[in-house]
Amino acid sequence: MKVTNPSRFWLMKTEPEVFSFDDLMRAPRQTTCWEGVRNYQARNMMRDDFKIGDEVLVYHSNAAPPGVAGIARVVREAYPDPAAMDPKSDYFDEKSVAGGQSRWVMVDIQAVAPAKKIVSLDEIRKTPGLEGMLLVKQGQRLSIQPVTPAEWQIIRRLCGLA
DNA sequence: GCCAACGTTGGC
DNA sequence: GCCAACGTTGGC
Repeated sequence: MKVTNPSRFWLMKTEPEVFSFDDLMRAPRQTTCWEGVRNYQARNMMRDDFKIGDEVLVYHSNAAPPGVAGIARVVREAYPDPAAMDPKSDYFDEKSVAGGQSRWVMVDIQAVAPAKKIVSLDEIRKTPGLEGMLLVKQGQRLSIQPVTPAEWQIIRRLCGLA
């Protein structure tokens, strides 16, 4: 049987008050659509670069402490985010409606494993090898970021998932 | 809740 | 296409 390695690694931010890694663990098939991305750079990465099998660090922002809460994988590649067309959604986008279709896409991700303990932003800052992460660069607010294989291995270990 | 650092919008 | 005003993000 052919084994395919994940081709790419990503980090995706979420506010745990809105959707946490625990919520993902409790979801049917531990899978969710990642709705609500409303930034072009982030959208383009999902649309062009996210492939089935890619692995994702799920990061809790606006949390105490902020940090990586678990690992997931991409199980469905980009498709239109219908929330953009729904006036009742928090993620409604008037311009998508004007254009007749959603300008935004989402992917589906499935939980792989929760971190044994949250890998805090503070810990990430202090860990050699992670100083290049976009996350620790000043003012970097992108909600979706690429992660290098080396960074992935380090964070995975910090998660207690070596 | 503050506010710095961004991204987006829209007038010109 | 410039850029000021405005909105958002997200750590603290």
